[in-house]
This record gives sequence, C-alpha cells and structure tokens, in this order.
Amino acid sequence: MSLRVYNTLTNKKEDLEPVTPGKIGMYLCGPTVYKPSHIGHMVGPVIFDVVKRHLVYCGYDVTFVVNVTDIDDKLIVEAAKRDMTVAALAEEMTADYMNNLSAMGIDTIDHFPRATDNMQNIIDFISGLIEKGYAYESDGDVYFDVGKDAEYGKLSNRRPDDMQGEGGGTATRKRSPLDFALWKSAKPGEPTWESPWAPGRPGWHIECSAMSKALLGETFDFHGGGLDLVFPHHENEVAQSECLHGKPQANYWLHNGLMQAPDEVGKLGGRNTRTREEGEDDGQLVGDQDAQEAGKMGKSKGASAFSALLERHPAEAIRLLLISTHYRSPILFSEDEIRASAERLETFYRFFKRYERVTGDSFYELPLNENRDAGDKHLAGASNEATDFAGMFEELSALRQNFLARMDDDFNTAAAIGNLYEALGVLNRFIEEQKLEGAGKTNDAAQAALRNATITFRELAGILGLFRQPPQSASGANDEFVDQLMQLLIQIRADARKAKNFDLADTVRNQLTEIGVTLEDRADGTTWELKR
RNA sequence: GGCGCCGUAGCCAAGUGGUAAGGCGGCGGAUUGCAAAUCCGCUAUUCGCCGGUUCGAAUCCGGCCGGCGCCUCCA
Repeated sequence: MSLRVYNTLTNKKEDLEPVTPGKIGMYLCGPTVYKPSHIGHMVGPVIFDVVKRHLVYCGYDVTFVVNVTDIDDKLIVEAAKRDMTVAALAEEMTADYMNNLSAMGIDTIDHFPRATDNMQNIIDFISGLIEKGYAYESDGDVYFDVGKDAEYGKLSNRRPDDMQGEGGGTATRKRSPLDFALWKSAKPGEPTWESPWAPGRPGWHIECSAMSKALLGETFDFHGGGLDLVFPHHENEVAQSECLHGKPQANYWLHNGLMQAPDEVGKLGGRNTRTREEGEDDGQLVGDQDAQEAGKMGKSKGASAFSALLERHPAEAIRLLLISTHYRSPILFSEDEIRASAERLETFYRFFKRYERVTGDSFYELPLNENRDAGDKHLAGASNEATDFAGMFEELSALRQNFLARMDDDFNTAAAIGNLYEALGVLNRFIEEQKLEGAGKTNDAAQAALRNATITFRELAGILGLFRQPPQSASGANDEFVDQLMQLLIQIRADARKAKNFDLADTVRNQLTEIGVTLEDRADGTTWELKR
C-alpha cells in the first residue's frame, strides 16, 4: 500500500513520503474570525478531517493544525461597526467556528493556534527575514522583498513580471508593488503589539509561516487550504518560510475546490431552469420557491451563517454532500443539494434500523476498527469462522479493498462512497437470502456473520467520518407521548386489517402519509417513521 | 491580457490509454390485501463539438464552442 496525493506545487500526483517515517504534520489555513462562519469555511475542515482519519487508519501519527486569524483589518472594521473590542469580536466568532466544527463531527484537529498568541514567534520570524536581507523596514512597516526571492511564483505558477501587485496607499513605502506587508504599523485606536519597528500588527501571510513552524517545524508534510488561497497567501507563505529556512516549507500542497455559490448556480442553471419547466407537471410551484430561495441567498452570496444552515439540515447530510465530489473539484451547493444528500443518507439509516431489528443490537454500539491492520484481521477472522457464507465475505472483502485503494489514491471519497452503497447491498441481500427478518427467525451463525460484516461496513464509513454517532432524530420521533399515540393508531389499523376493513386501514395510513408519517408493515409488526 | 480548472444519463457524480462505478429519479419483476421497506432486472453503444495520434481514446495532442476561478488579505 502506498498513498498518493496530488501536489499543487508540482501539479502531479506523488507518492507520499513523510518527513519523519510514520508521522504526518498537516496545516490547514483556518478562518479570519470577523463574521460567523458560512458553508465555505467547513469545506476544508471536513475534507482534511477525512484526510486525517484515513492517514490515522493507515497507521500514521498525524498532527493536524488549523489556525485562527484573530487580528486583521477586517476584524478592526467589524469591531468598530459593532462598537466592541477586536478581542471580544474574535472571541465570539471563534466560538461560533468551534461550535460549527463540532456539530459537523470534526474532532480530529489537534491545535488551533491564534495569531495573537504567537506575536513573539511572528516577530522573531520577521526579524530573521530582515537579518537575511529578504525583508526591509519602511516607515514602521516591514515588507517582504519579492525581488530577492528567485523562486517567487513557483507555487501558483506565475512569473513576477506578469503580476500587477497591489498599489494603494502603501505603494510609496514599498520597493516594488509586489512586495507584501509582514508588519503594519498601527493607526491611532487600532490594537497594537510592541515590535522592534513600530507598534502595530502582523500581516496575514506571516502568521501562517510562523505558526506552522512553531507547531510542525520548518518542513512539514501537508499544507492545505482553498484553491483561492494559492495566490497570494500560500505563495507568500512559501516565500517567507523558504527564504528564512532554506528548505521546503511543506512537501505536499493540497487545495480543495470552492463552493459554487447559489447565485452562480443560478447562472449556470439556465440549464436547471429549463429542465424544470420541461420536466415535472407539478414543478411550477417548486420552481418558484426555488427561484425565490436562490435569489435570497444570492444577495448574500450564499454566505448565510452556517449555524442557520444547521438548523435546517442535518450535519451528516452536509458532510456527505461535501465529500460526494472529489475534493479538488468545485462543489455544487444549494439547499436542494443538501436535501438530496439527506435523502441518500436515509438508505443507510434504514439499514441500521433493520440491523437493530434483526440482531437486537445497535449499529452504533458495534466496535469500530480504527486502523487497517485491525480491519484486515477482523475480516479474515470473520470469514474463517463462517465458511458457509464465504461468498458474502469475498464480495465484502473485494469492496473493502476497492474502497481503500480509492482512498489511497488522493483521497477519492466520491468513488469510495460508491463502494459503501455496494457494501450496503451485500448486507441487505444477506439478510434477505438468510431470511433473518421476521418473527421468531433465528440463525445464530448467520447473525454472527451479519454482525461481523456490518462491523467492516462501519469501519469503512468511519474513515469518512460517517455514522460514528447516531444522527439527531427528527423532531417528535423520540417523544414518548407521540409514540404512544402512534401505537394506538397502528393498533386500530391492525384491527381493521384483521377484519379485512381495508378502507379504514388505508385511510389511517394515507392520512398519516400526508402529515409526513410513513408506516412499514413487517412480519413482526408495523413500524413508523417521521419524514420531513 | 497572464495563470489554471471544468463540460460524462432527466439530475448529482466516479473514471486520465483497454472498451462507461455509485446515488437520486424512472420502468418492470419478487414480496405485500394494497402500499412502504428490501431484493432482482432494465434505464449513456457513449463521455460539449471537430480533427489528429494509437491496434485501441471519455482519457493523449490541436482547434472550436460553452462555463468557472485566481491575478485586490475570501476556505
């Protein structure tokens, strides 16, 4: 087994060779905490959460760092607008970010360094660059001298000659328009930190160079972020770090595709609109609603608060949507797409309930194989125990190999999800073939095999961060009072059916369907489910 | 203008030289009093268009059309 990753630096897939055998250091550029996070802020964390899970599964010891930029022009402006301190604003928005990460089940991040906690590291870094002649002070500001870096442009594949650089108010203090600020002297009223130059604050790019060095060393393995950060942010980071250290900052640069904002979807979607008009008969109203919704979101560029999105959609549906496309591709995002994703999830949830009916055990209580060796051993052992079911285990094993091979090849989550669906088919088919469902059906050997096979399924889903915890159930589903009422209705209908009064039975069922309750009749009774 | 990405079924989406994964939806069958759920089968002779390389191309090359991103501190 060898892992391959696509490296923005070389524009190629490369074999993974860690700096230190068995260990991986990864750094992801986090948010500037001046506003509540939106969906786009979750893309990187979800993807790299899966990356880390897969690496850990493969036996690596992984350190995952996500920084928080808590001092920046945008914070200063927003804090002034809201008449609060920059620190208080940063605190509020950092908490929002953390809540969202945790709602998304992202619990793999080891460090969240903040810029304001790293001032000495940043200042030392800048001093080092000045000493080596790569940076210069000008009027209390410090700038990186792009002209001194012969390799500048190698990450984003641009030549300095082709770039325009930023002009603006600081242009006169810079030797070249391409030079960028490492330290900005403060204007009156702005938060400041003492420095060898003027009191002020760090530039954005230098924070990441200093913090990644502090936590992961001068050269580490993965550096990630959105594609929009390749230039200038990451280009500048590379320049700073490599000029100071004389060695690579990160060996592999991984960049995720960006969210396609709803207003852009609208633009693309001449296509969407057309098919809708030509398509469904009842599409009229739906289409109008969608258009309205898209328009609303368009105004805010789809940047509505992520916490609000979480009130409308299950976190797991959002996670599935984000990993259903290869991480380097743009992700089509809309409320409809999330709903579709939630629908896809139902197939799995229904199996988990079925598993519970058949075995009496909760899917979520099954042991979770956290690494590849344990998974190999489990499956080999299970299949040896159950020679009668060799066919099923062979199928499952092939799917597992395929799943892992796809994950090994640049974290192809979208393809791997396909294997998950196929594995689900194997499990459901097994239940059918072995007739494990129904009152009084027991077959200990088959049940044990089902349990073992399901453990393997859970292991694979776990790599994607799926189905590790029970999902939040739809409102009402857990309410005991509601369930008692439902049992009453189910009893009435059962009596009607026994008396062959199917009109009454169907009336009960159809009316329930209309208010969003689905009934399922089984050999051993009727179950109900709330669908919203 | 410079750098780069994308165009695969009604929709979403894998696949970067060996004969089109998977999901949603749809159709047919098993099952069911009828449904729901589940299982089985079918649902792209073809990958924006045109040309080229090759025994062989969705995949490589050239051109064209259409969409998108970055080149101003957005993940």
